[in-house]
Amino acid sequence: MPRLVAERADAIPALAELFREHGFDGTSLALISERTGLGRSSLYHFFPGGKEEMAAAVLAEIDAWFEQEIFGPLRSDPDPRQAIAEMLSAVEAYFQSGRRICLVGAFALNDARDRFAAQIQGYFVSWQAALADALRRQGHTTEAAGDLTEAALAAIQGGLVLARAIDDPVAFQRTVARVRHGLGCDA
Amino acid sequence: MPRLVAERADAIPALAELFREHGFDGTSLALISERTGLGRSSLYHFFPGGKEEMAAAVLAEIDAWFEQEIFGPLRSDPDPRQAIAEMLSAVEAYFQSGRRICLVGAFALNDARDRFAAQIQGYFVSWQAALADALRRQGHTTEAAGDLTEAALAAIQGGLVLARAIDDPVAFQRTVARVRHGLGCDA
DNA sequence: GTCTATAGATCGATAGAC
DNA sequence: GTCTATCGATCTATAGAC
Repeated sequence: MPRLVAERADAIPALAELFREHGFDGTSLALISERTGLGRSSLYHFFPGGKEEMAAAVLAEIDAWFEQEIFGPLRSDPDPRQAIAEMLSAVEAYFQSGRRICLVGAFALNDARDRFAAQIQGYFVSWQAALADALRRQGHTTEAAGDLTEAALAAIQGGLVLARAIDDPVAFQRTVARVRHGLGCDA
Repeated sequence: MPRLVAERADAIPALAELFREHGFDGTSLALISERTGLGRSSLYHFFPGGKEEMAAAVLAEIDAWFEQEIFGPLRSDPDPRQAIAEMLSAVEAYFQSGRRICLVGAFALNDARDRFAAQIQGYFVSWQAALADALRRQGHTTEAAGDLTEAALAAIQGGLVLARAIDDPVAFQRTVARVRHGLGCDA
């Protein structure tokens, strides 16, 4: 049986969870070493750029996941309405029905934003463009599609903030349901 | 001319801005000392509990401001619709049209949440209760008021995240406009 | 590649002079 | 009340043995 973390990619999920729990500044190498089971030297072997490279790798992994599972289908699915419905299901599952925060959104609010500005902006711009594209193909005007998109993304992010703040994941689930309704996917 | 920071309360705005910019973990005492012009000893004289007491004082100050300017009017204004309209104007001004983040929301996403859970939850619960109350007095059912309230708070928080993420404060302004429309205050 | 040990800087917090 | 000096702990990152 291979050991828990055999290569760089195996460490990413653990790193992601750590950054989610403690933020960038709050995640120390001691904590990382403990959680991954990797010594400092191994960590610096996999991530020569240190903690900053670890966080960048996590953001890249998140972006790749959303691109594969959400952005891509939104842009290319012949049935845009179904792609949007699946987006919302995937989002609800990804954020564990409100018990898990959005790392990109959390980074956007801290000074981590300055460090990872390009990746944070890229994530939201991609999501925005993909969803607006699907809405246009569904029949909305460019203007309406942009408006609905912005409202949906803000609601999702805000729903996560709210759920976490009042310690009630159901607030996020209700928020997703409202978005589903607002995008016309609950009929 | 008195010096910049003569008493405890004078330090709060500077502290608030620091925590907003760098988060709880990212705000070091060196930074605080530099920005407030207070030596370490003075800081510990005003805040014996150290950094944690500073952040708690900032959160209390924020809560007091919202209670005074927003929650109170929402609960007691004889014209609930006007109170809601004024809430949105005050919110837009407070968050500097999207250039300033919500410290409470940012804390909710980090591990600062565990430290300040009660204050964070209190802030959102008060806002929620006050806005729902105004909406009920405006004629909505309890259920509808709760739903509209949750949607509004999530949109505001998400609008701040989005504006910061894509570096476009106008996204927040559009979000507030949508909330204003959703709450029926733009007629 | 992975370990232990530790460098060098910075952390939050405190002591004591004034 | 505010200063300087400094504590012990912890931080990120590196060195060197294996």
